[in-house]
Amino acid sequence: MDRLQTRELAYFVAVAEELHFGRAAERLGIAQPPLSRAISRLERRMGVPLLERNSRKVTLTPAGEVFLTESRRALDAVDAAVRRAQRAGRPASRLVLVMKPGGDCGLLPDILAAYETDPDAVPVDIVLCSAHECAGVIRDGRADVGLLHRSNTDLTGLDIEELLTEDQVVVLPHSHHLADRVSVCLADLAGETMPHWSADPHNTPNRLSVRDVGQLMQLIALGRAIAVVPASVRGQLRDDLTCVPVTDAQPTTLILAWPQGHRASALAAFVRTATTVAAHRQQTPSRVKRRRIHAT
Amino acid sequence: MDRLQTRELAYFVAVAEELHFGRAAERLGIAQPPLSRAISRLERRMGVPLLERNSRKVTLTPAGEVFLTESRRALDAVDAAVRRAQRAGRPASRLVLVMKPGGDCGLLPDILAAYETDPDAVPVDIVLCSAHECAGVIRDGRADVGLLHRSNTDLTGLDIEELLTEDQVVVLPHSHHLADRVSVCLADLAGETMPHWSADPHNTPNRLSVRDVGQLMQLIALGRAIAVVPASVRGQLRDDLTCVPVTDAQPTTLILAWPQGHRASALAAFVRTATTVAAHRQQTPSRVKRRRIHAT
DNA sequence: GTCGATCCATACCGTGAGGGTATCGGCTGA
DNA sequence: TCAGCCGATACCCTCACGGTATGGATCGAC
Repeated sequence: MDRLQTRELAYFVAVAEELHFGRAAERLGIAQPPLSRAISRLERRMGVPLLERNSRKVTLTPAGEVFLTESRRALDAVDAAVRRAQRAGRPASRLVLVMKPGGDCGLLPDILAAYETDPDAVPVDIVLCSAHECAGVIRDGRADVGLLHRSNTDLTGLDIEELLTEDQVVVLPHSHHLADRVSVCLADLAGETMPHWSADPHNTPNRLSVRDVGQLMQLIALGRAIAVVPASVRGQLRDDLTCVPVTDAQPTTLILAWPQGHRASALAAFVRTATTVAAHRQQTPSRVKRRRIHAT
Repeated sequence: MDRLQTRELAYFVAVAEELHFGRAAERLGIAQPPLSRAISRLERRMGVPLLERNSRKVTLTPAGEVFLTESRRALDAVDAAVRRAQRAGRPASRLVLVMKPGGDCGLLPDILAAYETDPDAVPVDIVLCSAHECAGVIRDGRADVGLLHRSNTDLTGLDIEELLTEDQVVVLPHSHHLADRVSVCLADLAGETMPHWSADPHNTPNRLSVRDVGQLMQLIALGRAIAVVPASVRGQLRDDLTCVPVTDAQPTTLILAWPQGHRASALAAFVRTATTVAAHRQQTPSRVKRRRIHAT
């Protein structure tokens, strides 16, 4: 069997995600019949059924599940090949950093300032996206390095360096009955609603899913939800919100991640600088905390 | 720009490896003109020159170098997607283990014996290939797990577990002036010729490159070369060769490697078994050594 | 039970991407 | 200077892929 074309992988991913040939075809910008044929041919060529379908429902077979995750990774690798080669070809080298808004624990300004003085430094572009997208953005070459939190992130294909570990706090409206406590434990929060992050931006919004930090904070301010977040978000808090340490919540680790095996000098210098800055911050009280202490 | 097709990647890899359009076309089974066109179109689409060519010589640009390694990885990922899905689809699950001949430090029989008793065990197929190919065979899905030595192996995309570390010995013909020494140090070996492993099987053989252990041992027996290898090869030595411990050579580590993020139960059981067996072996004298001690 | 809606599969057709042959043009070494 | 090598170009042809029309199966409404 000769090698699959990326088109076939993309077609399969679309169908596997939509579980609906019509919608998948629309998303791909082609008609439904060619898509049906392409998937059939794909299954025939692979010798394995990937989808169970009757005229009412499409579901993934076990092989299909595996093929979906593997196909996504393969497509990322193809995109990454192009992007990284283009980057290497353009003389004006830049470093693209991805993070979710507010996801730097207040560390980024210091890192950038220190990095600029490094002889290997290049200009840094910052790309913002939601937390669960960051790893993919690094994998497919849209970014060179990312600041992200270890929890719940698939780090396969990435090299990482731990930057700092911080405790978690719960964000509450001032009116909340726990708002004046010095600390709380997770048991105190039982029964509170915690929104989920909605993966799909064109998902229909509902009261329990949020797309960004702004939405989350709005919900909390309205008393509809609370959230447990790393302590460093204190510094970005709206006036109508407060936060209280959660004593028994698992501390979160901020990490720096980049494509596995990549050792470009500009990247290496950035990693070096970031770990140094983070180590220094970990030892001394953070600037955010100090500011707050002085202010109160 | 829409996504590259794998055909274009494969074409580029062929040209980049051959550095000759005619030979690359022959290897790909197409004529030379379509290949020239495909590469031109690829460069136009990517907006980056990948190859410098005049009518006498083809060379890679920096972007081309990057694109070559990235393309190989992407093609591996595509192949892996197919192979792993096919494996998941076939009911008769098997575990494919790759290693170089003699590369198991004598550990494999015990591992296989112990593994068979595991409730999650499946039949194990063993694939042999040269040391530098093993990692690729795992990456592109031809094998599920590999036994390999850490030195000089690119482990990106793989999860690993250390099995055991062993000292190195130098293999010598009996006639060698160091053959009767109890031990030697690297300085004693200065000036000796050590063959290189030839990556390309259809490379023209020369007196300094070998393709397999048999060739290597033959060269040593003829007094044309010596080699520093892990101590466990003692057990596989020809009668006309002997080995002497090298006191100051970096010990080598035997590792188990598998595709990053893969957690199939049969694989997990194998990893568990192998580490247990290796830990046990590390503590007690190895069977190979014991046998030799009893024999002398 | 019937009818209509939904949705995937099949039949058939047209177009263009990709492959083949012939040839050009530039470079090089004898 | 000439012959030979090698990549690029010109031109043609074929079939893979996409489009439209339609079939056939399933399910819900009444």
